[in-house]
Amino acid sequence: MMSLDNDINQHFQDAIDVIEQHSNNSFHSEYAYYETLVSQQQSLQLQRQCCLITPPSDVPTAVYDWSDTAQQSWPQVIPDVSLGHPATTESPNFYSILPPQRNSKGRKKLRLYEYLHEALNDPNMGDSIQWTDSGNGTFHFISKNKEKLAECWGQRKGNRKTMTYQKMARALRNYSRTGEIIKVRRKLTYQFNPDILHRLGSAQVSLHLPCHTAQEEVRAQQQNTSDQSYSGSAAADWHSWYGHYQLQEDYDLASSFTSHATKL
DNA sequence: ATGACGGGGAATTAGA
DNA sequence: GTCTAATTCCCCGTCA
Repeated sequence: MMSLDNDINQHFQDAIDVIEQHSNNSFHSEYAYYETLVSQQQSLQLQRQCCLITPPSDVPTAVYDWSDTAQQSWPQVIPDVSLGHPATTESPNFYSILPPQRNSKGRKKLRLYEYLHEALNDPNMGDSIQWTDSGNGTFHFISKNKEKLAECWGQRKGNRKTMTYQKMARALRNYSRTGEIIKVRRKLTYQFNPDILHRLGSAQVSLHLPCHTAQEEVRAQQQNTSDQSYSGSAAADWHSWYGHYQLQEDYDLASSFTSHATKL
């Protein structure tokens, strides 16, 4: 156990060293973050897992072993969604290691859409899931490897049984009730609620991690036209974006999102 | 006809 | 115990 703590401390020290080296960028609350990590390190479990969010390309992997941290309770390394943590939008390099969102009772569970967003910004998951248009939050699963992504999600959650795409898609369809993610009328394609997308900080990520080709960009724009997909500023166009929903309750839901977004 | 995908109801599980 | 979110199972419809 002592050696475990020593290893962890070494990882933290290395990470801090790198942050200092990159101090030209004014990261928000980086100190607070590491303070949080240190306070939580007792719960770290050093195991490897197949599907890990890889480090940003410009942060040396040797400095911070993401494989190790991934086995701690994952919410410790997911973005703070509800609080709209500034670092999520202003320091994409550290997007994946933000302090956990917490409620009064402790850690927050990892949400599927958070995991998908992480995967979308992980170059190593590009063979499973990709941005169709990161600007408006549309993404699609790669048919060949979508099951792999689902399995990773299931392992991340520690499910009893193997997660399949079918089951994961069922969870995604539940998001269309809440509006967090909706299905786009295109094969294996979904779209983030712009408010969620904004809070996940994807706008910044997309600037640094373009995952789609120019050809895909053109196709996505064509798709946007045909699908009446969301395009433009988040809250302002939310009503029109949601216009294809026929049920009044869905529209009311969209309205609540809009009003919520405008308060932020 | 077939397989892949999409959709949803309903029961269950798990965490907070 | 309750609530929320996710999981699991199952069935059906659509489309290429």
